[in-house]
Amino acid sequence: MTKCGDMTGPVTMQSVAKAAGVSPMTVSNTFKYPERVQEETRRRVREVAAELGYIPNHAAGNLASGQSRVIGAVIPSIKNSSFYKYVRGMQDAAAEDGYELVLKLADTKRHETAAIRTFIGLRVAGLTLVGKEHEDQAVDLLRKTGVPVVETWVHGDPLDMAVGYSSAAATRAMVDHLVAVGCRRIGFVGYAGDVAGRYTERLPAFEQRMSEHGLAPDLCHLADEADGFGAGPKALEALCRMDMSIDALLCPTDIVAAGVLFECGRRGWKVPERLAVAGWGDYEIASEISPQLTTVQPNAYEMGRGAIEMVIARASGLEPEDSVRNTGFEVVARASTDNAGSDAA
Amino acid sequence: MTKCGDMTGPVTMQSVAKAAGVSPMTVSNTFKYPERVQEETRRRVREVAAELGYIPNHAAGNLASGQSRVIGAVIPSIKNSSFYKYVRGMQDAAAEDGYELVLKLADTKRHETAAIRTFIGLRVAGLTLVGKEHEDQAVDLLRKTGVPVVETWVHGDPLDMAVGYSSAAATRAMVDHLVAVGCRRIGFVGYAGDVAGRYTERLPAFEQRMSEHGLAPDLCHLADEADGFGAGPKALEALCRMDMSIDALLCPTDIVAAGVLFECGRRGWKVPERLAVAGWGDYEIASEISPQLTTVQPNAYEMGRGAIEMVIARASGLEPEDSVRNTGFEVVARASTDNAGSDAA
DNA sequence: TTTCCGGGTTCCACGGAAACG
DNA sequence: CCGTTTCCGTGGAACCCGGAA
Repeated sequence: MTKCGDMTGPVTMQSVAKAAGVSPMTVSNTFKYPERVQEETRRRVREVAAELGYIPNHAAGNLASGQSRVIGAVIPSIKNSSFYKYVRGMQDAAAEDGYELVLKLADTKRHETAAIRTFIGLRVAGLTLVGKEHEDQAVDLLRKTGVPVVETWVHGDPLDMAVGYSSAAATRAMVDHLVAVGCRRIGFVGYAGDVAGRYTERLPAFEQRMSEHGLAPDLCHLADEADGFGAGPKALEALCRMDMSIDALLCPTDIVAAGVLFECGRRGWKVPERLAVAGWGDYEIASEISPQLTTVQPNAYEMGRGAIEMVIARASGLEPEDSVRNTGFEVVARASTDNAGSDAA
Repeated sequence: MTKCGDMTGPVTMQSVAKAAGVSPMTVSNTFKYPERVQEETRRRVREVAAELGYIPNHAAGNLASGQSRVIGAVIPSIKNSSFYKYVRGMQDAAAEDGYELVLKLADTKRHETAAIRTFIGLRVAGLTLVGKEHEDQAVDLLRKTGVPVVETWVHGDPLDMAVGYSSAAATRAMVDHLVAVGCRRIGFVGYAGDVAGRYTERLPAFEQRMSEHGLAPDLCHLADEADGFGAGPKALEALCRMDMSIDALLCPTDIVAAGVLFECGRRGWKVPERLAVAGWGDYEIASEISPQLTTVQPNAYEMGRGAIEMVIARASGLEPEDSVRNTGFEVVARASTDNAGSDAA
């Protein structure tokens, strides 16, 4: 503060050492192994470091030790709140073990590969991905470098490790719920531009379960992920053109479901009497919109925590006993499907 | 693929060089200055590098060159879509100039400081922050290290550089709009837990402009940012307790405004006849909800682009001629305020 | 192509102080 | 009492990988 620090160039360990009247080694120890340095010395070094605004150069440390306290997370989107709790979980778990979480957005698989490249270039301690579908190139890279990597929001068959829940099981549970409340002509909305492959299991699961209930799984529509809310009206229109007697809609996200609710409002359709609507993800809007949305609650916070715990375990050298972790899900029944078929059945 | 690569240890420039039968320098040049290397050699090096899964060690490069191609962005939240376009703009601008954008979430000022610390530790080329309020410690650090830093979503008075729009001007424009459509008892909703300081300018601007219109700026309520949609109903209730004749509501975000619309639906209030509602941010929901929301559109994409352009300009050594850039805003008038006072006035 | 260098870490050597025979 | 061992805080040298000359 007193004198212009710009003249001295970048603040390095050496400069701190000189200013504190100790050797560079002592500065290093002060930060990395405080117990090795006498309290008085340590205090002085810390003080000088703070005054100079010294921050250890992570790049140099990484290079010298071959270790890193940074974990990279690749996220498909921040367009809606779907990943909010997930990221919170990752942040919290990382912070507890003294790791840093940095994010990169990747809305296509090509960008995902680029993000993985960047993180590996940074020599992060490990990374988390969303979904199980990746470019061959990315898989190859991950295999060859051997970075700890966790695939999230999926269950089973991991590249390295995985944490999440079964979308197929959740789809079946949701079909069961809709059938239980009296729906028969149930429509399915999926995503066409399937960025992360988190949706691919759902359609087959839907078709199978519908058949097991003796119902026809013919009302299916693929929406465009980029449409957001707008996908709802489009899907509803497409499915109505197939069969006006449709009485329920299973949507890929709460956003699409909300779009459907808005459209029902415009059409004057009562929900759930005319059409039961189910979402997915338990976003905040699900419990705020009228009527409240029935949805799949995926335990995103726990998933995020689990992912980071697994990465750290592997980065620390100890093999985590479970390379696949199931964080489960829950069908949250709300007004949008409540007794849907009560007067129609 | 053919043989187990784990035996060879980490893949380095040397190992690639040896495998390709060239010197390490040639490998370096192949990636950094491809034109300096003959095509045939370059091709072979690239091939070997790909086969070995070699990725240049950014830490080493950073250390050797003192430069970085990574820019850090601190984002307050991904709870809703407010920063989606902003981040897209940053990503696109960074990619165009061969930079990488990495994100860190910081929902409090303390976390913001920690994030800044991490990024400086990584020796990023520069960083972007949201808002103009930071901990003293953070300001001190930024000053001392001299990293290029852009404050965004604000206008004027920067630490180093700034890009955004004037919330005060937008507030005045929105008040003018509400008055123009016939509203007189206009309520204001702000945020109490003001994380990034992006909201502080609004209340004074509201009070002043209302007075200039000869209207009483007495209907003000501070909501909790953590409440999301739920803040809408709470705010409406609080303001109605002050004065039931309230005829318009200016909300801090489209989320809060949507919450108000949901509540109006529950109360059977017509929007905008009984209550005109204005949001802020032009989130996707604003144009999807019924009625569509009047809102402030902040040119977030351009703001993101501008931020990165400024960071890169400074990181490249050339002083950007404008250290403060105004990306403006627009009041988007939609049904939620359309002719609000037409039958009431 | 060679050489050196960047900033920090690992490993080990050094030297003073206290404890012991 | 003095020499020796032990302990512990500190400092020195080699090295991590890639870039510049």
